[in-house]
Amino acid sequence: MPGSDDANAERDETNTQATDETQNRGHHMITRSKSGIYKPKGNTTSSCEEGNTFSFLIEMGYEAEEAYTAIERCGKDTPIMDVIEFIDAARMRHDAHAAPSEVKIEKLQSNRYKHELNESTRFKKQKMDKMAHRPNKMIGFGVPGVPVPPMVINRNLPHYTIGPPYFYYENVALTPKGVWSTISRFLYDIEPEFLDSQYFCAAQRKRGYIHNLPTNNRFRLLPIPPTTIQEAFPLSRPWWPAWDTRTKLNCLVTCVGSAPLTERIKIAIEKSGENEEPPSHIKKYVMNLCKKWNLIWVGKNRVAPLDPNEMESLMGFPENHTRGGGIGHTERYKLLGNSFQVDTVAYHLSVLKNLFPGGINVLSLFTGVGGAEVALHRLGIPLKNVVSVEMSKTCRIVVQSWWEETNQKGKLIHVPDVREVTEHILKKWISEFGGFDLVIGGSPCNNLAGGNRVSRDGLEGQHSSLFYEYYRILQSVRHLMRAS
DNA sequence: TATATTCGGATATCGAGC
DNA sequence: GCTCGATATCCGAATATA
Repeated sequence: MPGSDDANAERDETNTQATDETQNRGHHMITRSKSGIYKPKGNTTSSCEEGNTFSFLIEMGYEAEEAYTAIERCGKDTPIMDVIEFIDAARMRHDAHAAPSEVKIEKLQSNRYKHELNESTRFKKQKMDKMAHRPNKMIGFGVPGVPVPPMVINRNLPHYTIGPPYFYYENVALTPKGVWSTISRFLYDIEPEFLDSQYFCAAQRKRGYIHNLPTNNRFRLLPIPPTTIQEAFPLSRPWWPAWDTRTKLNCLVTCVGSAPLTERIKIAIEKSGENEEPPSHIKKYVMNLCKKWNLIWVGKNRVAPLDPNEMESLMGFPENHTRGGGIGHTERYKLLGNSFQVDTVAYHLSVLKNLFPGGINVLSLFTGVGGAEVALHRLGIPLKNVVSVEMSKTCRIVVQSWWEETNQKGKLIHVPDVREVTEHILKKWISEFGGFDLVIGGSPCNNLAGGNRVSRDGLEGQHSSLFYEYYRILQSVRHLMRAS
């Protein structure tokens, strides 16, 4: 099924509906009263404070049966926002197995949302776009050594997202317009933390993170890795020309420069003669290529792409993390280019150390080569149970090897397909482990990344639409844990 | 307006191994 | 001669900032 046209068509259809539902839900025709109960904005006749949740849901366009079931299962005193979340999650689960017909989508749209296409909708959207605006310097909610205004750190999370289960979602910062607004709208209107890994290592990596973690008393992993190219590659210093003024590498990606390319650069420089500084047009030509392909100087007039070991080191992984096990060069580049920068993510996750001194249970979605697991381990947070969802067999081998080599005492469960993570199996895990403490993952960025010339088609793209699977699973975990 | 950056994908080619 | 993996080269645009 993975990759098949039918599967994709089905997922696309599901996602279309999901987007509409949540975007519209995101308008919040509901406000929070002083008692913490939600009620519809400008319509006092269906206040939930009066115990009229059922009528309100019907008015919102929910079907009687699902409204009734949801109230039964959530409890009569549950705030209406939580009931709506419950229903949405149920729909997502249902849709994951059976795509709704177009007729049903039309029905939902016409009944439930027709009254929401108004001024407040547009206002809300504008506000969201503004909220997801990326700042000039991507320092997130603070980086070590850079003072940040307290108002940035003391953010206001929606009350229903405070506390466990903690979640952490990551993707590229520079997406097509509107993508982060949509992601944020799904993930409870939480403001993304846009942060560049250049504050943690010698390479840039502009990423957005949406999470409900506390942000005070964060700390860095030790030892602090080199933060400039020159510190990271001391052997290259003698060969580094004065006219290459880079101190940080650009984003480490999955594609690397070729050997013939580096040879062309060498020839171009040497054309200008022995011991002569090249003319400006040659310097510009060379610098463009060096920046584009992240080349470093490794000899006289000789540049080279990073090797996989160097990439591993820059990304914060242990030496030889992706080496062996029959994994080729090209594949290592691909795996590492798609990974977390460990020091950066660990900085965010560091607040979990005091919260879970006995260790944590992790649901790791799109695990890759285990950036999150490595970060938690290096922070000294014991991994009690880790469910790792990752379709690449190579990645699973890497994570399994790391798990064994670091003598983990906990339990690691591999799940190859995200669609296997059903409510049923989640319920089983939650009951077995006592719940998940952290749901973490970065969904595929293929269709969001700037380097993609073929299929940069946004959040609904073939791969990047897996974001909705992250959302579906997170929703299920939140509701199941609340129910248990 | 000019410049810089970007967790990429499709295709052809090459060579090792069979 | 075939398969298969590795390699090389081609392919611009969206976005932001100066």
